Amino acid sequence: MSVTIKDVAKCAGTSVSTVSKVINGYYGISEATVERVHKAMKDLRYYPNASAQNFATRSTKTVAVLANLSADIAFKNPHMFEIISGLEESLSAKGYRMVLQSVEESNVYEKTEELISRKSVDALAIHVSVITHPLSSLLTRSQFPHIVLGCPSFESQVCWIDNNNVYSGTIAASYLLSMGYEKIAFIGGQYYDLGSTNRLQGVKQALNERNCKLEDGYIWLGESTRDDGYRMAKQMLEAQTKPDAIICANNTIAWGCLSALRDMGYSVPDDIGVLTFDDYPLSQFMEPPLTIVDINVRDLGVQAGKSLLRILRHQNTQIQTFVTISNLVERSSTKNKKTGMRQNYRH
Amino acid sequence: MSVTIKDVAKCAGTSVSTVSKVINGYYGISEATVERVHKAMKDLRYYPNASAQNFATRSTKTVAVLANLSADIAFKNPHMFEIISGLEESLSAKGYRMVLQSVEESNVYEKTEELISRKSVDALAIHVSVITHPLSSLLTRSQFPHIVLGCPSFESQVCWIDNNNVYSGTIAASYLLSMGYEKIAFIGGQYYDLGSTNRLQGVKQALNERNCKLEDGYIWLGESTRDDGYRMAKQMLEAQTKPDAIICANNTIAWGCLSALRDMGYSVPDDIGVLTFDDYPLSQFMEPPLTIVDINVRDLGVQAGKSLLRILRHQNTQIQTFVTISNLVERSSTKNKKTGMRQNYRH
DNA sequence: CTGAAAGCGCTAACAT
DNA sequence: ATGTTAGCGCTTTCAG
Repeated sequence: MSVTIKDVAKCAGTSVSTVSKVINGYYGISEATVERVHKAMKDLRYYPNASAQNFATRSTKTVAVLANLSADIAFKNPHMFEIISGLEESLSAKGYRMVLQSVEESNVYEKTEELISRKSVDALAIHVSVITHPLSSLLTRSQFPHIVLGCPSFESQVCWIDNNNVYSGTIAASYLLSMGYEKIAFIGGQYYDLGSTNRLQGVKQALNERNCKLEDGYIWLGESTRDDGYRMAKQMLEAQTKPDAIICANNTIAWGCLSALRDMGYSVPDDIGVLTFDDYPLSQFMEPPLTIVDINVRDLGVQAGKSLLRILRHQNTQIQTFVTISNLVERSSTKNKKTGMRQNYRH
Repeated sequence: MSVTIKDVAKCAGTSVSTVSKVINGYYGISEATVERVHKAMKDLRYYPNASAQNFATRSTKTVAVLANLSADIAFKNPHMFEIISGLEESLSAKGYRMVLQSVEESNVYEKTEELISRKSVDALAIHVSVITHPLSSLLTRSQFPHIVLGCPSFESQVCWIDNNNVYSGTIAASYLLSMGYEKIAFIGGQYYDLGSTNRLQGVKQALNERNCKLEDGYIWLGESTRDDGYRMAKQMLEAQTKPDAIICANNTIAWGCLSALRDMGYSVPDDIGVLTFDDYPLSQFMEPPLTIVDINVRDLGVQAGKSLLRILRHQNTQIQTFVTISNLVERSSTKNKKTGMRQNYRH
């Protein structure tokens, strides 16, 4: 029925092994035969059968992405798909395919075991939200090439990648200091909100390095909701002398914070500067457009893919952690306090 | 190295073909041997090699999803990923895998040709945004199992699936009529905005069937931007006698419309009811929560997967078009004009 | 530089 | 009900 390597060999007047060698770019074949074979392939419209190649090479050139694709996931967590898109980018650049498979905490272990045992894929990329303890030990025990997308919340030996929230915090604080802000406040999530906590830590670090300090009255921690962001901003402003800038640990809190400032009659950035992390989901809705530390989600995926490829290339190397860094995007919710200059561009 | 079907056969004291038969659920094997084989598989922790199965059966049990995964795509178009998640749901339910591959208009033809020729996958699901004319004819010429996610903007013989926007329009209008609204207005996108145009058509249909009519002055078409939504709503209210409800063709326009109503001092729903389509991206930000016609994006993906499986099962059947329907979600931007009752639940 | 041939692990006639 | 065996299409020694 369809044209095989035999047909090409016959047509080119060589053996199948020679054809195979030119397909796979071996050196050690004369220019002349390489050309004859290429011509034959072209004439016959030959494409190597992927399944046969996989079978013969005992490799699939595909990696499985495991995540919980429950209802409305794309609306609730677009970040995850942006990461996945980044992954696809670096994987496909090296000829790897990506299969996307939905799992839950309850079945991720057996699904993973099956993927590994059946040799269905060459590697795994697993979203941190479905990582369980048994899965983590399966991963390290089997030594199967893998990367976890996001930092696991428990101690483990798995290989993971995440963005560096501490670093993002230092970027935020350094930027504000460089713009002439001096009384900086932070409102964020509770201690168990790792992202918020790490960002706060980074803020503190940066301030310390410049001999500034984050006063206790300028740190408010609560729920990551609009309402609590509102409450915290309001209570802080009622209790304390006004800070000149507020760093909000995330978008949702920033939303509440901005509402509170507006309701209290403060103008942003003239009375108070506001800065947060990550563009989504508010950047298109906020007035003024927010200065943010962009967490570069897609790049996280790209780096995850590259790390996975590196692991695939050198099975021996044992790297555990990869981290990506972020950039500041200056918009209109902050200004240069020294010069009074403000950004006018909108995103 | 790893355990194969031969090992299982040996362990169970049978032949490989018998083992193969029990793996694939053949009848015509005695209970006793089935059990022996199962025991052997379990004891040896045997999992069939996926590549070998694919090769032997000349099928991959996987479908490729082709879409443009460019930067920020997950934020700009979460709907697409929700569709893809739905697809995964119905495909994995029948043992199919889904590989996600990024393509562009410029390379989708060759990528598709390669996938088909190399028999890399059993079927294709292609997002409408990357459908080109040559691709469309490749699809019909090759008769390769496929489904296009979304209705192509040009005439073609490809098999596609989309949500029924005309129907959504009738739902919107029927609902408003049933709530006692009588002077209904529509603001939407230009004629080339197929979604908007079809929704408008549905609205007209529903009104006609009840012997109502959409007055010319109550139809405003413009750009799908917040600003233009604002402009249209405002100009309509300045020019016409006030409608009692406005149907906005999409979220963005609804956003502008609500702002205009607020600025003009109208209260929603007491002075004017507002209804739009699709929850995303405004539902969490709008005050009051909007009554919407939910377009059920995930279900579109689920149905796409089921259709694809049907096509895979009966290569002969030639179905071209599938359509999914939508539901109304009643919230606080409309009320029952007859009873004065309003919904209080928030989404 | 080229070719013959032995797999890769499983399925599916076909024979028993 | 079970076993024998010939592929599936390609890669990869190994010999020439």
